[in-house]
Amino acid sequence: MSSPTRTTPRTTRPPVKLIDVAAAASVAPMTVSRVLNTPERVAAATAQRVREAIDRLGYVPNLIAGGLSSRRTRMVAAIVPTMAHPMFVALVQNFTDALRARGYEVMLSLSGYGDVDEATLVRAVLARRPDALLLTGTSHDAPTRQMLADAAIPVVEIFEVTRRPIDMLVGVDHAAVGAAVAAYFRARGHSHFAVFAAADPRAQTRGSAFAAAARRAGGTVLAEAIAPAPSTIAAGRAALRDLLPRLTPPAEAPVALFCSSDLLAFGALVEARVHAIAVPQRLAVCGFGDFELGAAADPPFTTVSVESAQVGQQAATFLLERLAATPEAPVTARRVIAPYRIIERGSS
Amino acid sequence: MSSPTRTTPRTTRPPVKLIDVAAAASVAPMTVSRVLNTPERVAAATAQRVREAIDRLGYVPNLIAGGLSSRRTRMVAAIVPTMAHPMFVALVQNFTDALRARGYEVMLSLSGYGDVDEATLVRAVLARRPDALLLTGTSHDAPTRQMLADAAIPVVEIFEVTRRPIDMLVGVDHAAVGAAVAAYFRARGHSHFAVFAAADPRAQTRGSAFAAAARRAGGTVLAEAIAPAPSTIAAGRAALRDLLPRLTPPAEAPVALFCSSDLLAFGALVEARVHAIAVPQRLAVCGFGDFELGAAADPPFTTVSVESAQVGQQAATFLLERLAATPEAPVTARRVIAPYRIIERGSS
DNA sequence: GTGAAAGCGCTAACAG
DNA sequence: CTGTTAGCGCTTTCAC
Repeated sequence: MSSPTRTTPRTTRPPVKLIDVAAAASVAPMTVSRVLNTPERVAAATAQRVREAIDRLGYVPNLIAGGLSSRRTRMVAAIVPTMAHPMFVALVQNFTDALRARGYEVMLSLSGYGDVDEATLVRAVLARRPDALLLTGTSHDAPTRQMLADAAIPVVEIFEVTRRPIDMLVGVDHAAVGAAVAAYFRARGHSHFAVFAAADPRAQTRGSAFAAAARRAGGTVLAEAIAPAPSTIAAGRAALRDLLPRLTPPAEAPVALFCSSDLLAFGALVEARVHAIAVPQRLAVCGFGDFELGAAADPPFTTVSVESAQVGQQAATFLLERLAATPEAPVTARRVIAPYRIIERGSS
Repeated sequence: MSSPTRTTPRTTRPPVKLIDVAAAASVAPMTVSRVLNTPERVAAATAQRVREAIDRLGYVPNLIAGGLSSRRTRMVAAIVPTMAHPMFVALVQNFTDALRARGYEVMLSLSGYGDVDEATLVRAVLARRPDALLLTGTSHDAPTRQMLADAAIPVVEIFEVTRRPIDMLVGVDHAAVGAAVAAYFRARGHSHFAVFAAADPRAQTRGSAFAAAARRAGGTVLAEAIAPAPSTIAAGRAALRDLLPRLTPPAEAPVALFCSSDLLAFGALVEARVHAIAVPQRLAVCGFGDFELGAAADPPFTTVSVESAQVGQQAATFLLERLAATPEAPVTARRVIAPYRIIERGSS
C-alpha cells in the first residue's frame, strides 16, 4: 500500500529570527520581544511597525529559546492513564481549553494502567520543563515525589483523595461513591449485591467500598468481579454471564449490581436482555461515569455522575492561580473534593 | 468545596545542572552530555561514575536547553480534532507509543471542529519547535502551508487523500468508502437510501459519495441529514425520528441507511427499536468506525472499519524514518492509503 | 576517549 | 518608552 514520491523538503529559506524582525523594523531585539510578550509597554506606532515586519517575514517565535531564557516554557503537562474513557476525554478537553485561553499549551502523556513506569514517565515529562503539572491519582512512589519536589512547579493531583497531597488537589472520593451506591440500593430494599470493577485503583476503591458498605449493612455480596482496565462493553457482558446462575430461577432475591464504568453496566444490561432477565425486577444496575451511552440507550440506565469537565476546569484554574502568583501576592495550595451524584434512570 | 492549606512550595534546593553532575563525577560537562546522548562513545568506567553522580544528585536533564543547542526538541506534535471519537483515541495511542519507544514525546493539540483557527494553532505548535508534525486532514490554508514549509520539518497528514500532500500521507479514501457502502447496499437489492453525516469534512465526504453513488445507480435518496460534530448517539436518534414517516406504513420499500459514525448508527438503531421498526427488513443500517459498541451491542451492527491504530503506527514510522535520515541516506516522502473494509453484522 | 571554547535564540535586569 | 549587556543550560565543533 505504498508509493514513494519526493525526497527533499520544500524550499528551505534560512529561519527567521527575532533579530531579523528587529532589523527589518529598525528597532532593538528587545523591543520585538516586548511587542510579543508585553505589548502594553511599547508605543503603539512602534508596535505597529514591528507587527508588520513579523507578518512580512512570517516570523514564528522560538519558545524553546524563550523558555530557556525566561525559565517559563508556557507548557503544562498532564498525565492521565487513557483517553479510552470519556471521563478523561472531557477532563482533558476542558483542561486544555482553559489553559490555551491563557497562552499555555498542554503536553499530554498517557500512562496506561501499569505498563509504563511512572517515575520514568515523570522524568521524561519534567525534562521538558513544564511550568505546571496535572497528575491523575495520588499514589506516587518516592522517586517520583522527589523529582516533583525538586522541580518546584505547581502540581495538581486529580480524581482521588488523600490526606497528604503533593500540592494541590481536585479529588473524587471513590470510597464515598461506592458507599453511596450501596446505601441507595439498600434504601430501595435490596439485600443481595454484586459488583463489577475494572482493574484500576480508583475503580477498585469504588467496588470495595460498595461491597464493604453492603456487607456492613447486613447484605449478601454474591460476586466481586474484576475486569481488565480500561473497561469494555464486552467485559460487562462476560461478567454478567458468570453471574447468571444467581439471577435465574430458582434464584430467590433480586440482585443489585454496581459497575465501575458505564461501559461495564451497558454490557451487563445487553447480556441481561439477551437472557430475558427483567431489569430492574430481577437485576438492578448502576453504572459510573455518566457517559452519553447511559442516557441515550434504551432503556436509559442509572449511573453516578462526577463532573469531570469541571474537574479539568478547576484543575486548570488552580494551576493558573499559582502561575500568576508573585512573592508579594502568594497563592495558597488549594484542595477541593468534587461532588458526585446518583442519576436515577430506571435500571434500578 | 474548598479548603486552603499550604502557601509555599516544598523544600527548594537549587536545581541540579549538568555541570553539577560533571563536578561530582570529576569529568567535563561534555562527558556527562555524552553519557546521556551517545553512551557508546564513553568508556564504561567513566560512564558508570557519571551515572552514579546522576542518580545521587537526582539530575533531570533540561531538554529545553538541549533543544536550543541541538535544534532537536525530541517532541513530535499531533493535531487532531477531538478525542471524543474512538478512532482518534486509537490513533493517538498508537502514534504516541511508537514515538515514545524511540525517545520522542508527543505534544497533542485538539483543534475541534471549526472553533479554533488552524493557522493560529499551528503557529502556537510550531513555536515549540517540534521535530515533526502529524496533521489531521489535507485542507490547509495558505498561511498554514507557508508556516509548515518554513518550519522545514517532516509532516504527515492523515485520514484524507489528496493529490498534493504537504509532505507524507497516511490517507483514508472517504469518497471510496461512501461509494463502497452504496454498492454493498445495492448488491443486496436496495433501491431506497438515506444518510446521516456529521458536520465534519471527512464525514461529509463519505455521506456525499454515498448519496451520489446511490443516485448514479438509479436509487432514491430519501434523506441526507447533517448532524453536529462530533457525533453523538442522541443525534442518531433524532435523525431517525425525522426519517420515521418514510419507514412506517404505508411506506413501501425498505430503506438502506449509512451513518458517518457508529454512534449515529447506534442511535438510529435504538430509535428504530423503540418504534418497532424491523431491522434489517424495513431499515438496513451501516455505521462507520468499528467502535466496540457495534460489535458488543445486541444485536451487533454492520460497520466500516479503517484500522486507525495502524494509521497511527504507520504515521509514526514514516516520521521516524525521516527523522533518522541523513544527507548521505535520504528518505523518500512516503504516501499510503489505508485500507477499509465493510464488516457485516446483521443490521443490513 | 575526553576536554575547551563558542554559541543556539531569546529575555532578565538594568540603564537611559 | 527603548536599548545594552549578560547570560539561560545545554551541545556543536574542533582539539588533544
